[in-house]
Order: sequence, then structure tokens, then C-alpha cells
Amino acid sequence: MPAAQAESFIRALATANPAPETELIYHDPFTLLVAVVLSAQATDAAVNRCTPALFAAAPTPERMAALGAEGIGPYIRSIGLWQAKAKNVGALARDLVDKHGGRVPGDREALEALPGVGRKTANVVLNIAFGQNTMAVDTHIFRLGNRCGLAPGKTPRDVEDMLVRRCPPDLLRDAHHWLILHGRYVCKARAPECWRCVARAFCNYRDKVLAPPA
DNA sequence: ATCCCGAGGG
DNA sequence: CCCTCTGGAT
Repeated sequence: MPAAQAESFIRALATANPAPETELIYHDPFTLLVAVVLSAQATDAAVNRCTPALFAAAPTPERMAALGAEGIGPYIRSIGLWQAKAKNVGALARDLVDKHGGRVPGDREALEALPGVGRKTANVVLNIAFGQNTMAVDTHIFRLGNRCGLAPGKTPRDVEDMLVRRCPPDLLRDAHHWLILHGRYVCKARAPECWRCVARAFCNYRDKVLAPPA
């Protein structure tokens, strides 16, 4: 996709929130980081349901580290992969206390060194909590990009670089967040809801799955 | 019954 | 590259 068209594509997606009911409820670095770690393979609703009690019990890295995997587990048993996540979050909080003065580091290298934190999670935290020019390319964005011919045959990392390069600076925050939601709730893997997609004009598959259910 | 999905490990 | 973890969605 040509540069000018890519910018239009990003602009279209960045100006419409497709799932206002699942809006991100955490914005400070620590709760955001933990919430994102818990989000893999779980619905936003499930994460938003169980995290308030968890953060009431452990609002800081110190308290979370003290809770440990055994103490964290009971709060998150309703979401997928909870055993691994409890372990990761406990170890992550321990690392924050021991290696980062109880603060969430604001650089990629340190974030990705934390247990359970990969490139995608680091990019979300860097963008939303630290205001940096990053884009988290998860499989939702990757699929959306592929269906729209954003960067045919390219790797997720290539797509990430392209989005960072093409996204107008004033739209960075919204583009990052709304792109994920579009892939997750509109341009879904199984039953995409093309009839309410703001990127229809760019999509190569729209004619095949455009109609709403009867 | 099968797919979803990010991180980590083989 | 492949596989596993797990509850939820379909």
C-alpha cells in the first residue's frame, strides 16, 4: 500500500472507536502493564472484572510482589492461562522492586526483560503510559492489515515499523488503541463485522463478508 | 469440537 | 519453525 493511502487507512481507523464498552480502564504504568499481561487469551470484560479486586489488594509493585503467585492466583482464576500469568505477574512485580526501584521502566529493553512481557506488551505500555511513538502489532492488527493489503507478505515487525512511520503524530494514541480494537471486535478472525468497519474502502475481502446477519 | 491468543521455550 | 498454556467464544 502506497504511503499516502496507508496514512488514510490509519486516519480512518484512528477516528472511530469500534468498541466503546471495552475502553481501556488503566492508564498508569503499573496497573496498565499488569492488565495487558493478563489480557492475552482473555476478553477485556473478564480482565476488567477481576482486576479491580486485585489492584485493591496490591496497588503497588511492592504489595504485588508480597502477594506473590500464590496470592495473585485466586484473583484471576476466571481468565485463561491464569496459572502462568499469576507466576509472571508475581515475578514481574518482584523484578520491579528489586531492579527498578519499584517503578515500571519506560524503555523497551527493560520492559521486555520482565517476565511475561514481550514486544507487543512493551509497545502498549510505552505508547499509552509513556507517550512514546510505538505501535503494538498483535495478531488482530496484523490480520486487519493483511486483509486491507497494508503490507502484503511482510512480517509483523515490518507492519509495526510501517505504522510508526506512517501514523500522523497527533493520532498516535488513538490510532494505536483503536486499531487493536478494530482487529479484535470488527475485523475478527472468524466472523468479521464488515458492515460496520470504517476501513471497508481499503479491504480486499469486503465483498465476500460484507453483509450483516439476517 | 475447534479456534482464539502472547510469551516463552524447544 | 513448532508447541504449550487455559477459559471463553462460536
